Amino acid sequence: MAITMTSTESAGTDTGAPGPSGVRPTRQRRAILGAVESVDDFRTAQDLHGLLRDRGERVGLATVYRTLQLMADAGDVDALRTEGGEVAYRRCSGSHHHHLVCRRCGATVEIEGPAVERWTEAVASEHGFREVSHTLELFGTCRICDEAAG
Amino acid sequence: MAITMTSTESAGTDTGAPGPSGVRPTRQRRAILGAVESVDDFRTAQDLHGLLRDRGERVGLATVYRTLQLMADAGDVDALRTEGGEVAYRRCSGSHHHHLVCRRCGATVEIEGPAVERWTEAVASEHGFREVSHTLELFGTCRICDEAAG
DNA sequence: AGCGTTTTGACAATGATTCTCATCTGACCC
DNA sequence: GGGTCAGATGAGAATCATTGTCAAAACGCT
Repeated sequence: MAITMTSTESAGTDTGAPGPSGVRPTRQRRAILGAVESVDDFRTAQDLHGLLRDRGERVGLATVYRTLQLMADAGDVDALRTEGGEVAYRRCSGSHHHHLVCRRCGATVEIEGPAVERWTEAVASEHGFREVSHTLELFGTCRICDEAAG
Repeated sequence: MAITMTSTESAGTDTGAPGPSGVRPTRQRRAILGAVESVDDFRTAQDLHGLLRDRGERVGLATVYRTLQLMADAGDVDALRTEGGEVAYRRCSGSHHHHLVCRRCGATVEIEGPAVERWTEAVASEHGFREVSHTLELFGTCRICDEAAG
């Protein structure tokens, strides 16, 4: 759902009551987190699922999807949509940032642009828009892939 | 391996010839173009297909998809991916620009940011990336929708 | 151990987009 | 007008990522 990593409105927080937090660190979740942290590039849920399988960690595909979404909503990982339309995840630093991604190997560089952030804010309010989120990603070919496959 | 996908531009070999209009103006294509130009907001291929059907213009869904892609590749229309992941199209001005889109009604404002363009260029080359493309879209709630639905 | 809640996972279901391929069109030529 | 042929169309199947279903399993707690 929320592809953008900005505003994340809690969808089904109908509990309301100060009940139990209810987030359990299960074997699967630890495995998925481990998988995400073991690579430095953006990977799709399917990729990570395959990676886990190869490692011998048995985790259902649906669980991988669910968990990655949860982690993304919680801000524990970054999510972005590739040029092909798939959602890819990556461990990320806490602060707000964007990415320069190699469309061939997925190599990623985190980038920040305070000026851009300010600009989007200004443009949005200037036109009376609220609850604005923005997507800004750069896709290119990294030097290595460029030389390798000219 | 999913970050890549290099779009579907390879399919259409494009005449490349300097001859007349690259696209053959068929009844269907004219209808689709007409549909796109009849609305000012971003609409998905499915939306436009439905719109054509309602108008009584019979055009196959596959044709709508194909044509919109052709027009997008030719730069005749803008294409962007919505927060939901679908591709939406809209007639556009010729120059390079971005959009501020209402996530509720689709109302769109074309925006330009020369500074941002320069920034992306600089960041990309600074990291040795080539053939860099960028996506930059703002999604929010326009004033009208905001007041209408609180 | 017992219990209520959260998770999981195998598999079905979605839904947008693409592919297949037989048939139809449009543009051009004689 | 009739012939030709590459490009275009469309109905439906095929893809494919992602989500939904729901009974069984795992937790956390007492």
